[in-house]
Amino acid sequence: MTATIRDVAREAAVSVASASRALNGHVNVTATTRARVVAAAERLHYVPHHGARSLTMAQTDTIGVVLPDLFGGFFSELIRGINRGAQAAGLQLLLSTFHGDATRTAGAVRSMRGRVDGLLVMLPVVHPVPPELGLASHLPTVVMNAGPGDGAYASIAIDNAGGARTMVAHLVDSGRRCIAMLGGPEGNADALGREAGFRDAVRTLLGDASPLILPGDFTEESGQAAAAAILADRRGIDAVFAANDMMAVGCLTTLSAAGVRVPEEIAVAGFDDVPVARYVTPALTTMRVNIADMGTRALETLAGLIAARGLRTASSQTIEPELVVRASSAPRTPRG
Amino acid sequence: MTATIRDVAREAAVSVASASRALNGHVNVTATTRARVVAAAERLHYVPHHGARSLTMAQTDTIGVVLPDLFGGFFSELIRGINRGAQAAGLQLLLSTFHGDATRTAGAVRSMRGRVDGLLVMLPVVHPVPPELGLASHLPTVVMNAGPGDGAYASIAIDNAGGARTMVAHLVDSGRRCIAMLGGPEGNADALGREAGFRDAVRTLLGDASPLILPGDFTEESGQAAAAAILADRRGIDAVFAANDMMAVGCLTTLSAAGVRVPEEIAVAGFDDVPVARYVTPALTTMRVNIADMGTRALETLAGLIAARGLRTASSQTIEPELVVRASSAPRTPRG
DNA sequence: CTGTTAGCGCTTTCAT
DNA sequence: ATGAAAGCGCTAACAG
Repeated sequence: MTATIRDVAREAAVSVASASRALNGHVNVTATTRARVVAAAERLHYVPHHGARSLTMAQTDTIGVVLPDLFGGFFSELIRGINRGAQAAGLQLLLSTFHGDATRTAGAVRSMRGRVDGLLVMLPVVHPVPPELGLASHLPTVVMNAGPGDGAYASIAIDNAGGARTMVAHLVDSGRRCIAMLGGPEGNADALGREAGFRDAVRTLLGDASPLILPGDFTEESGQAAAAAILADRRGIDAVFAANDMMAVGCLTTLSAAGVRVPEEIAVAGFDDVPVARYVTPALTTMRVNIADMGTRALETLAGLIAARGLRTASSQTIEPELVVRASSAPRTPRG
Repeated sequence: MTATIRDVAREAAVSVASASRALNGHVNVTATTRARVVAAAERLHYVPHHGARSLTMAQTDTIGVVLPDLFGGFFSELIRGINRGAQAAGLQLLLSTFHGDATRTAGAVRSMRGRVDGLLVMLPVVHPVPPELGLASHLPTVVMNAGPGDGAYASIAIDNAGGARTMVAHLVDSGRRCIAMLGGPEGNADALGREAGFRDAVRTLLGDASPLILPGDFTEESGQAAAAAILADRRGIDAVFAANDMMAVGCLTTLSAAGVRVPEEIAVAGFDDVPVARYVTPALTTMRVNIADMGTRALETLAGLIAARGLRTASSQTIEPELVVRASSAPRTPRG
C-alpha cells in the first residue's frame, strides 16, 4: 500500500534505524546517509504513520478542542486564534462541537481521550464546575470562559466584570443616571460576570444598590421583550446595558420602532461587538472582545502545560474587552 | 501510566484476546466473560490507545477537514454541519484552516496524510484545479465548492448559477429592466458561477447579451466603490445584483446615503443571506444558502466513499439556494 | 468459547 | 556512524 520506513531504508540501502534517525534530524548520521534517506523518502512519497509514531513516542502532537454551539462570528474567530497557535506549536486540532448538556460534553471529551496530548475546553454554562466530566484524568487541560471557581484547571476568560464596569462608567460619563441591565441565560458564565460588574459599578458610581435587571437569554427576541417591558413602564430609565449585542439590537430596534429616540431618550449598549452592531440604526455602542487572541493564548498555555509534564501551574488569565463608542450612546447633553 | 488492555485482561482474569473481543462487541464471547471484562475496564478507567488501534486496523476513524479562512457565519455553519455528520458516522474531525495560497493548502493536507481516512477540502479559488495538492494519493476526498471541471474528486457545491438566475428572474418579475451586477474576486468559484448565471438569465429574460458587470472583491468597500461608480454614471440602472451580501450592503448604504431611493429608484440584491442582511435599511433581498446542509452532505458522501473502499464514484452534488425577498427589491409598481 | 502468538510501523537502546 | 532487535498497545489468525 503506502510506503513504510522499511521501504525507505531498503531504497536508501541503510537500516531502518538510520532511516529513522535521518528522517527525524538526529545528529549521529552522516550528511551523505541523510541525503540518501531523504531522497529515498521523497521518491517513495513516504509519510510516517502517525499511529505507530504515537505508539512508540507516547504522544500524539494533537490537542482536542471541545466547544459548544457558538454564535457564528465568535466560533470562527476562536478557531482562527486556536489554529494560529496550533500551527506555531506544530500541533494538530481534533475538533468536536456539541449542543446542550454536560453529558454531551463528557461524551465528546471521552471520545478524545487516548488520542490527544491535551484538551482545550469551553463550557457553555459555568456553575456546575466541570462535573464528572472526566477531565481530571491527568490530561493537561485549559478551560476557556470558566467561572472564577475552577482553580483545578488552567483557565482563560474574558474580563466580563471589568468590561461591564467600563461600560457603566461610559454611560454615566455621557450623562445617564438610571441604567437598566438586560441579563443573560441562567448559569452562563459571561452573563454572570457582566451582571456582577454592572451591579458593582452602578453601586459605586451611582450609589444604587439594587438596579433594575431584566431577564434575557442572549437572543434578539428577549431584547425585544425587554424593550416592550420598558415601554410599558419607563421608570425614568435613560440607558439600557444588554449582556450581549443581540439583545441590545432587539431592544434598540423595538425602542426605535415605538418612537423612543435612541440615544436621546434612552441610550443602548451591548457586549461582544458582533458585526451587526455597526449596521443597526443608530450604530451600537459595545465592548469588543478579541476572541481570536483568547484562542491563541489558550493554546499557548496548553502547549506550555504539555511541555512542563506534571508541573501543574493552574494559571488563570484574562482577556480585556475594549470599549467601542458608537451612536447609540451619544452624550445626552453635547459637551464642548 | 494509563491502563492497557493487558491490565484489563489480568484484572478480569482472561486473555487479552478475550478482553479485546469483549470490548469490541464481538459475538464469540460469553455474556459472563464480557461482563467481567467490561467491569474490569470500567474499574481501571481503561481507554483504548488510538494509535495502536489505527496501527492494527489500518484505519483511523478520523477525517481531515481543510478549510480556508472563511467568513464567520459561513465557517461556523459549515463546521456545525460537518460535525453533525461526523457524530452520526462515528468519525472524528481533524481540522486545519489556512490563509492564502495553494502551497499552504498542500501543507495542511500533507500534515494530515497518514492520520485520516479521508479528506474534506474546500478551496478558496477554483480555476487551478487541486494542483500538485497531493490529494490524489488514494485518499478518499470530497471537494466542497469546487468548480465544474474537477471530475477527479467527489464534489458538492452551491448551485450558484441557478441561484443567480432565480434572483434575476425575481428582479425582472418585480419590474426591473436594467440590472447591473457586482462581481467577485478573481478566480473565486462562487463568484464565477453567480456571474455565469446572471449573464445567462439577463440574456434569456431581457435579451441583453452584454450586461454591465462592475468589479468587486466580496468586501463591503468594493460595494461602496461600485455604488460610487453608479452614482457617477447611472445609465438607467434600476437594479444591482451583488455577488455576495457584504458588497450588496456596501452598495445599498452608499446609494441611500447619496439620496438614491432604494428600492424605488434602484433595487439591490445580494447572495448568501448573512445575518447583517436583515438589519440594513432597507432589509436586503438575497439568496439564502444552507451551509450546514452542505457540510453534512459532504461528510456523508465522504463516509460513503470510505466505506466503498476503491469504488471511485466521483459524484457531484449540488446545494440549491433559496430566494429571500425583503424590502430592498420591493416591486417597482405595486401590483394588485 | 478461549488462549497464544504474530505482527501493524515506528523509535530506541545496545552492540559493534 | 550504523545495524539488530526489542517493544509500544492492539487485533486477528490460528490453535485448542
